Amino acid sequence: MDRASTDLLADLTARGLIHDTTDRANLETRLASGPMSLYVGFDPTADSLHVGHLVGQLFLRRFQMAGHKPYPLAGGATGMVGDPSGRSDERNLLDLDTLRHNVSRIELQLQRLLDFTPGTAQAVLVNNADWTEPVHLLDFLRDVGKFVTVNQMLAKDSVRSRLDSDNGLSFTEFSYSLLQANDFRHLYEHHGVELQAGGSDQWGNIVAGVDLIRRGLGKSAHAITHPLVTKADGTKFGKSVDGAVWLDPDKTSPYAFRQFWIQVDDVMVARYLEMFSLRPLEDVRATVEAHAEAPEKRLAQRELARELTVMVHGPEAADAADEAAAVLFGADPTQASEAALVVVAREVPSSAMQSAQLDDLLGTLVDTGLASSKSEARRTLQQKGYRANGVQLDENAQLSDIALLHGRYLLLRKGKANHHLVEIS
RNA sequence: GGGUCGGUACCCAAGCGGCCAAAGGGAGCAGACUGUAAAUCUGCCGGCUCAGCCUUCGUAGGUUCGAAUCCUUCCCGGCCCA
Repeated sequence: MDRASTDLLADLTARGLIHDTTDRANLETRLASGPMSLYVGFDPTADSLHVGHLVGQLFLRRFQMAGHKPYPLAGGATGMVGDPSGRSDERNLLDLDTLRHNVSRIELQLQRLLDFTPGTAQAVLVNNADWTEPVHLLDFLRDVGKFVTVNQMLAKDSVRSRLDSDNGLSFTEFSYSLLQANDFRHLYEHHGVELQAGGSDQWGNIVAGVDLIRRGLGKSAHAITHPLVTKADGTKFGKSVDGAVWLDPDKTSPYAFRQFWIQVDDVMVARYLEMFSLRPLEDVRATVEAHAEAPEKRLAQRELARELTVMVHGPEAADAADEAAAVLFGADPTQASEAALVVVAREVPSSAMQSAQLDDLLGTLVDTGLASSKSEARRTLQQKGYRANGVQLDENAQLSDIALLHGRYLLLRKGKANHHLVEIS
């Protein structure tokens, strides 16, 4: 276990997961001396975490695999205030019901990727509302505020950029880092948590906690941040055409989640594998090399998608997503099993129709949403953009001429990746 | 309140009496090529009962054989003056 701990920082470094740490030698020594506790906070700004949060969650997981004790934290209290970090304008406060609901959803997700079975490295889920709500204002000002100077707070990038902007910064958001600092102190005092991790945008908030622990308790704590995940073209990571890629299967289906990773650019796939995969770095590097040999096989993307889909949604959902993709992107849908088509029906837009409706080809294409107007349907037909059960359609095509899959399915496809499954009755 | 410039299709933007469903660029869609990638090239990119017809150029009227283009009303935006 000591060996694992010693290697941990080296492994994280090799994976490009370390942006900044407090005194590195110190941290290394501490890690080598035995298991420690660490925490990462997640604010309930939505009713689900998204792929951008995975790096933080996996940070906890990596430490746990090395024998350390992770404390995933749901920001029931900090979520009420709003973190100004990385934002150019003031957040809208969420109402309490929404917040409570969000916390409960996020707590479920925080329990997915970590090991909660009893043991020295057992994960512990905490919520900062539990120790923040009971605190009285005057106590807070005396016990926390007194250890922090406004001068320091004003020096933070996140604060300064807002002061320079037209949008200003409310006192509420200004105080955010005090709450987070107090979290770290609380966890240090009551749970022996010595390390806080987070994204590089959290550095200021994290070291505020380190400072508070030193000034208030006379103890020394550690901080570590990971780089924020970026995309090759500079656009925000974690957004697909349909919006954010959520971890909640009701918000982003396991199939859509899988596809998000499958469609990662070649230039970024090695980086993402290093950052997200829990497999040993040598294995990851071997995959990347094999990928470079034959990039058209998308080996790296497939490994990445498989591992993360299994991790987040479980092996059954990952199998079903694989199968659906095989039907949709495989050469010949007529070979698909009926079970696979049932999966597909859940994953792509689908509808039920009478066989007579198929006589109206243009109408069907509009009804299924594969064309926004009959004109567009006609144009796309002229451009050979539609297939039905794998057969290319033209303007004179009759859908009724096409053999249904398993006697009742018609799989329509526009272009490469737009599908609609019609069940005929 | 006065003056002035402007409001064109998803976005930017040309057009300034007929050849205008409206140049060009971007975005988007399809095809070729591919690898469910990137790049490139080609086509499309208001609607329909599609060799034709209908509805669009802030709004409502008007002039004209004919208007996105000229005149007037009103609405909205920029700038200057008060």
